[in-house]
Amino acid sequence: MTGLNEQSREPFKTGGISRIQEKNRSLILEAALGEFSKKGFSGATVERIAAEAGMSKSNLLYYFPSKEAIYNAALAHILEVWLAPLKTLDPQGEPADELAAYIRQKIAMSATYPEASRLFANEVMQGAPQILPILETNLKRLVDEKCQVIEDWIAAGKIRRIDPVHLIFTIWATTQHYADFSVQIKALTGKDLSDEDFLRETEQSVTAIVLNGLGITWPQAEQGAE
Amino acid sequence: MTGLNEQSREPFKTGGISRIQEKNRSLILEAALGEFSKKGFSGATVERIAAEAGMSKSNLLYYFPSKEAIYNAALAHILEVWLAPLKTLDPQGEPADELAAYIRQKIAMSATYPEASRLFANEVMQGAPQILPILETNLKRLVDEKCQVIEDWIAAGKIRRIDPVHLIFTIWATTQHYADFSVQIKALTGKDLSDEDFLRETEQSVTAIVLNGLGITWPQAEQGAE
DNA sequence: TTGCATCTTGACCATTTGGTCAAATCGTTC
DNA sequence: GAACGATTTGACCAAATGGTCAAGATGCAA
Repeated sequence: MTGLNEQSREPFKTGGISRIQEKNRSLILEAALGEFSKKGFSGATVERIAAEAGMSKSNLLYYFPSKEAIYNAALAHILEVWLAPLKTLDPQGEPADELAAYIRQKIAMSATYPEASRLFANEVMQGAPQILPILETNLKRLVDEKCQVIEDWIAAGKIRRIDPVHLIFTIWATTQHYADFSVQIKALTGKDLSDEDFLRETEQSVTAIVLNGLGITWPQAEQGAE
Repeated sequence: MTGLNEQSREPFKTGGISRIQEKNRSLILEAALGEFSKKGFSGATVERIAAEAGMSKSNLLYYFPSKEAIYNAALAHILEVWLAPLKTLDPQGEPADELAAYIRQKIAMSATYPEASRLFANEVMQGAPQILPILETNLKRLVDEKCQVIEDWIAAGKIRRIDPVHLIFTIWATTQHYADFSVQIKALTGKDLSDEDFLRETEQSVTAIVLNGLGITWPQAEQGAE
């Protein structure tokens, strides 16, 4: 279990990355995301990832020195995009708009990148062996910052008093749930976020609960139109 | 991947289960819960489970015919208790009381049996290979029934109009999140549900959002007292 | 105590799997 | 097209692991 930041720099001595390198890395990372999110770290096999990426196991190991390195690379690859939405929460904006937009983005992420959500969930559930340091530094810094934004909204009387961190957890939990537990959701409703109507429905419901939960007069936009 | 319901009936030909059988089964299931929830199905090893249970691998395999059988038994063992709280949702009760009680129970479950939550989450995230049939039958029946209860509350004007199934998902997501992502929560807040104050705080926050989200006049009981 | 079923274990096996390596092929530059 | 580095692969290895088996230990009833 080495650090997350180390990348394989073996194959290219010169500064540039050949086109074939870039393509294969990308193929590998995509295949790795699929496999790791589906089977977990231990359940995934290097051979299957290689097959999925359309190359031999040996060749894959030419690009990444170990299974763990592939895993870390896949994780790092999704992490930034996965945590990006929170950064857009604007202190200047209206809480209703900002939070609704944040929820919408998070649900869109769950719909578009369910595998990323599951990979992340898997990692954290196993104790975050690879990304714990990042959670404790980068993510904590970001969350602290946004908690302050929420605090300010509370102080300004714009939303009901609540512990900001629990609000963030609630939004994370509800939105990611639809990706992580999509099988269960499909078993119970017959649909999941890949269904457009269900996506809108989910967006409506989650947004309604959270915003009303915060005492925000929530216009429930375009509800009449649909 | 055989069915979930089959249990190892090898060791005892006679109807009764010896005391030692009962004890060892229990030890094994407890150890299995710990290992499977920590490492996932593939990551867990029979030998470690056996060691944790204080016996040899061979002996463990005397009680359960295979790793998968242990997994299924552990899963079946927690499933009932895990889904029990929803059953207590009483159509006769007041929504505020009933939902608050349900949320409290679910959070208590997350605090008391976080491993069960993670085991369940893991199973579902991997596509519920073992319990999908149960989700589609037993759980669906239960959820449908409780959705009707919520519908009735809506029809009676007791809570805001919302799709009941999303309300249930929201409660599941928020409450289980504190068990499944406890490492992340600890990284961000320094605490988790094992901390009594944090437990109360979580209960308050989640209940407040959900109940207010449903437009329920929520007394916020004993908030002044604490 | 004896006898038998239950329980326990170490030795062993077959398979899976992460990773190595030398050889072969491909691509590019001169 | 020669040379050389980049890319690709099959053969192979060592460790881990799920599971079997025969033999031994233990508990219990008569």
